[in-house]
Amino acid sequence: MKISSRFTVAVHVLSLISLNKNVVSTSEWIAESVNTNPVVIRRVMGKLKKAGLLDIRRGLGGATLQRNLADITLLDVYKAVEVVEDGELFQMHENPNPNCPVGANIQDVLELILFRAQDAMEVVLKEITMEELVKVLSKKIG
Amino acid sequence: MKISSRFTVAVHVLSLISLNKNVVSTSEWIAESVNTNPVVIRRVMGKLKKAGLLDIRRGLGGATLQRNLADITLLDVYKAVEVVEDGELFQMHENPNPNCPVGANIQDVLELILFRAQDAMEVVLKEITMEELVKVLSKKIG
DNA sequence: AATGGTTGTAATTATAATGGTTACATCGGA
DNA sequence: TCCGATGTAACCATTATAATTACAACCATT
Repeated sequence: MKISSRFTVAVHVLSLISLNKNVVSTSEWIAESVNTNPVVIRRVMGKLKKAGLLDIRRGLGGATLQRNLADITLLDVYKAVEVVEDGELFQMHENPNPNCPVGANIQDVLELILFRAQDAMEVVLKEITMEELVKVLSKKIG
Repeated sequence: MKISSRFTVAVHVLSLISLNKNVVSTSEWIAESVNTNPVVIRRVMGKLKKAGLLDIRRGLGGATLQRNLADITLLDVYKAVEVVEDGELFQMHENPNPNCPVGANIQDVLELILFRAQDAMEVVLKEITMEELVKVLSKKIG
């Protein structure tokens, strides 16, 4: 199982908006770059808006960044699109046998360790801002 | 989306087998502790066997560890049950528009960063052996 | 050999998430 | 008022998971 593409799509959306401040960033326009349906983009943008990352205009259309790129980490984006519900990356097998010593205790032991693993991943995402990412992207575009 | 419970089930299975060397660890017996169907256990054990972690006897039944617990890391188990195919935790959105500068370059930039995040998680799993886990588990059981 | 119990696996089902799509009400400037 | 964009609901196809039934293959024991 992979982490939903909503996350990478969201990063794509934010990058586009920041690099094209002259163009009106409508869902249709963005969808063309991502190569998907405008509704998919609107759903992702809706979550970014809810998280306070985007401002979206209804009548005129288009979205603008609500925060400075330097103040948006990849973890913010990751959390915004709710790609992993309630922060639990690993699925525990529910209801192990409480009468078995192992079944009764394995969950607690695993939780500790798996949270550490999950956290290590999130730390990396937290250390990278959209500003850095867009800088690398810009350099690549030339 | 969460990472399949196959992983936590596999850890449960290995813990059980190591802590109950006197009992014959059949799929049915293990399934009772995990609280699932024996076939689910057999499928997981099949992958552990394929990865060289388990020995499984067909006639008499039961499984035994093929490696010392100290030589089995959680990453070994994670990889064995193929919970994340071909090592790609994050799903990229496929076929971004190559005519858009952002669409044409975002994939490469993201790949680098997301691999780092994935790797950080796997490093944590690699640092923990089944021996340590079982030790903590044993202490908890008392 | 025949047997009994176990593994290996195919097939089926229910459930859930995803991503795409159509449709349409809602909203806001011009 | 009107036009164009957003916000959602509804629906669908696809995919992965987990559970389950069924049964062939296998092997120590009798």
